[in-house]
Amino acid sequence: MANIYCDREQEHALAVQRVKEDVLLSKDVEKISKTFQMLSDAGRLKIVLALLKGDMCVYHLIEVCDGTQSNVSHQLRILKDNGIVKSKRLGKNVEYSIADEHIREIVEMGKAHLLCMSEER
Amino acid sequence: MANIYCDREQEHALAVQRVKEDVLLSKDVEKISKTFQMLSDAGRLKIVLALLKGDMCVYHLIEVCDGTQSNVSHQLRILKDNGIVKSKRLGKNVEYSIADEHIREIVEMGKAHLLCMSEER
DNA sequence: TGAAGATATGAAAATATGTTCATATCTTCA
DNA sequence: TGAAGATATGAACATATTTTCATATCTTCA
Repeated sequence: MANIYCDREQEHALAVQRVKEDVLLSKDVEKISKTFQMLSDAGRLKIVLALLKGDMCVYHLIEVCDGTQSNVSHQLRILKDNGIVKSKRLGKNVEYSIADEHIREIVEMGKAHLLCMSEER
Repeated sequence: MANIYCDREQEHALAVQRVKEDVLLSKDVEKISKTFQMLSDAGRLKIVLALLKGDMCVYHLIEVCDGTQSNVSHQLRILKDNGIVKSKRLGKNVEYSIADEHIREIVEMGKAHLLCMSEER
């Protein structure tokens, strides 16, 4: 039976089938994309990169990430609301830390992808 | 010497030092965040998830991802411009594929993080 | 060649996100 | 208790992103 589409329709159809057999719930796709969205802002990513080196308080993050108090605080809230970091009050300070070790691996892969891209030029 | 900050200042200071010893160039942080940004839109993530099952043409993606032709096309362009996918003309069709296998691992980690999050509730 | 299929593109409209400024809250300590 | 330090929050503003609509381009085939 002649292929009315392209000459790799066979393989493509298999891929399409695999997609249909293993659909993620739309809700889940949205949750996963949300996780990536958390790392998609350079300011937030800096915060996450810093916390991956160890727990620290907000004023450390302000210093290290070179942001304003307000902005860092807003971003920390977003990161917390989305399960990327968690916080703990220590006296008058608040210590933040990474909520889940998968974040480390995700970020590492992001770095690896960057290296890979640079090599190609 | 008493700690004028919080009672974990020692550890925090070490973390801060590690950050300072291993700063990523701002430009690199931006590039990495850009990669995550590519996966931060549910529509684009669906496309990537589909292509991870195998190469396919645009019309397959439109079907599988349940998007409009224009929208899918725009998103494919963004993904391509940012090194996530690559394309190849096959007659009147255009076949898209994942540009770099790191993307697979990044997405897998995103899924793993989702599972981890759901368990906690 | 020209009609139809397949994909891409530009620009406007609709939304979402990030930043800033002012102010509020919480905690400690004199 | 109240002043000062540390962090959080609300709202307005500035930007960026996504979606849509109309149209253009590229390819094949009669």
